[in-house]
Amino acid sequence: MKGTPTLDDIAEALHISKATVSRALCDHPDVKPETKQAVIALAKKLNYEPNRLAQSLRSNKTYTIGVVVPEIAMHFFSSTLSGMQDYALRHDYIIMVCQSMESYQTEKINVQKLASNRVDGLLISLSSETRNVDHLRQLIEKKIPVVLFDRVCNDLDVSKVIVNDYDAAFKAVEYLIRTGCKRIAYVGGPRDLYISAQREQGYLDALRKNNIAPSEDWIIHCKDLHTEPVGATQQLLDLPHMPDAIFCMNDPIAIQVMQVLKEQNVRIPDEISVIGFTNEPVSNFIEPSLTTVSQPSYEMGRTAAKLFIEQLEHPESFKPITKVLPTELIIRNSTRKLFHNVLET
Amino acid sequence: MKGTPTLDDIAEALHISKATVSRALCDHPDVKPETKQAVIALAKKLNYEPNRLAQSLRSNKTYTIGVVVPEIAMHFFSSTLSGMQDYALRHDYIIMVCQSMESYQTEKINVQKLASNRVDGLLISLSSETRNVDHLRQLIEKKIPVVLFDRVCNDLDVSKVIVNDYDAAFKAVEYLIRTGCKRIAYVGGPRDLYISAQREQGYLDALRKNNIAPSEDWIIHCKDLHTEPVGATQQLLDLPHMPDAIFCMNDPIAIQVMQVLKEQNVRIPDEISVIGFTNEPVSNFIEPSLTTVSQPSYEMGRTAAKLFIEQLEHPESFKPITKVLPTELIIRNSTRKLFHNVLET
DNA sequence: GTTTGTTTTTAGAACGGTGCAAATTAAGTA
DNA sequence: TACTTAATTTGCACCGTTCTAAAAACAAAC
Repeated sequence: MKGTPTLDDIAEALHISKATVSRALCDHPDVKPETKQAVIALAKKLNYEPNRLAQSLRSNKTYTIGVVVPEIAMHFFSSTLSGMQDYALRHDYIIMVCQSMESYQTEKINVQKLASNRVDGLLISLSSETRNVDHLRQLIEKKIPVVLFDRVCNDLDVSKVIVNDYDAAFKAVEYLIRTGCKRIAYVGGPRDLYISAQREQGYLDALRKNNIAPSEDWIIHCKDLHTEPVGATQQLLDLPHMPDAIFCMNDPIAIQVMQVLKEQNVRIPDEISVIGFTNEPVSNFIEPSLTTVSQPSYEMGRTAAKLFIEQLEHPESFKPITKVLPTELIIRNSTRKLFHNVLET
Repeated sequence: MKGTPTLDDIAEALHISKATVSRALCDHPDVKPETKQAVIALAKKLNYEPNRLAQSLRSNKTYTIGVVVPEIAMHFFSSTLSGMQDYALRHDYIIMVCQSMESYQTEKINVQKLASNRVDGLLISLSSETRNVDHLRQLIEKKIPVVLFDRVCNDLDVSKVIVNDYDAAFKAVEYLIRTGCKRIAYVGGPRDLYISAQREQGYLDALRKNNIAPSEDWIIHCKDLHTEPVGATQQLLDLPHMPDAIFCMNDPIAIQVMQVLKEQNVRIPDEISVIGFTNEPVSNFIEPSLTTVSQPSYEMGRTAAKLFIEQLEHPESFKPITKVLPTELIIRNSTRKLFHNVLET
């Protein structure tokens, strides 16, 4: 025998046709029990593995899910990947992972690469640069299911897994206000990154509801989430009237903000409160520990995979749905205590 | 036209054979320039994507790399994944990711799953439970390349990417000794996890070289790296003669150790120094910031992918090699200052 | 010993691409 | 014009499965 055994090898050895062998291995009823036994025995002996490629080519189904995330090494995303992987593997799917590195170009290449690998569909969280989603629309037109998670966009009629960013931001900012903060800044991502815009809107509405006039100076949009928040913080500190709180689009931004504040000996939270978003593990360990909005990242991944597989396996009953997972404000030490405020006011 | 366009669709539309179309798209010289142009134009117009499955079936090559890591959401591993992904994509490969969750059973299933998906080979970091590597040996016998990284084992003759765990541990522990620590404990993984054993050996030899007799009581092996270090720390604190330093197999363990010490109001580093391994981002943010050994995780991933692809594309000249990447002791605030020691001695 | 009805098995066509040998066309030369 | 050579193009087989339709094998009934 040569390399990996095939159906033909088994068929030849037993002097039967490969169709019968194929049937026997699928436990098809139209095969005589003795034949079936013989085939199964020989298959086991030869360590036969059906060739997924051939199966996929024939059936036009790969049991492979393409995943695109902005950055694998960001904890939030690696945690969603973990959730997807667990759910997928349990349902006999496997995932192919790409990272866009927050680049629209790279994202397009990733999607195209996954498409040419004939994944059964795509789970994607958009890059912060992505404004145009024609690359996804093309897939959808070819009936390839797409599920968006976290970094979604509104002009695609597909299933989505998100949290209520607006609401969570609103509550976080209201909390800041209740602790006595009045000049609250927002450090976010690019203006057209949907989650950033949503969180900003929640921020704005919380201010307005509490009769605080928002100021342009307090709002900073960072294109590069890894470096710009540093300058942004400095910019806020240099204002004639420094903010007394900074609401950050996510924890990595909050951490950069805190680093700058600490370097400049600005006391957190006495002079400036900081609040993040995501509840990455690090937010619990940083000093002072970071008040933040927890997002169920693992669960988001799992849910995205679940919606996807349901859509794939029951296309007839499919309707795009948007799952909104719960968030929770985790109060730690980067924000003033509530009772202080009660006493002060 | 029906679903995704194929070579035949293009051939039919242009009244030529699909062989010619195939050639034209590969830029084969034996095709008349005009024909080539026409084909390429139509392919672009139809948004034609060659079917990787069909190509793979024919060529017996998938341009897919299977990756198994213990846990996707551990920063060290997600960072190696990122390195692999970048290198792989640039060389036209794509990665399939699985996580073993530190379970030998799951690891075996993952490997088998990836094999049946006909990956061109495997990059793997072993689970902490894995003692037997027959599942990998089977692949190697089938001439499927395997590259080990970080969590390697010695009885496989394949390429490996590691750091010098022994050496790095030795230096870390010597540093502790130079800062005046004398009763140094080690909190590690399972006894037969190779990296843990190596680090333990470096720890032991550093003690001996400095005339400190190691004690059984100071060495604790955790099976479950996520929960057991908590009890381990307590156990160390309960010793009649408490240690004055704890060397941890990795940063996640160190962080758990620190949490317990802080809860018990043990001052770090005055009463107990703590030192970690890996240099995860969190180690810089925790209070006090963690002294640790930096490991180039992204680079390890990249290198593993590089060795793998080289092996795959030049099998004739292949010899298994072990790349040892450099580490660095990052001195922060969870260990005593060196000059204290100089003054004290 | 036909006939009918079930089982059980089989050849052969897909799936979409690539490579080979052969065939066709075009161009160049005597 | 006929003949060689080079440039293009074309069927067709193959990769390993699965599925369909048809054939073969077998048993039971007349």
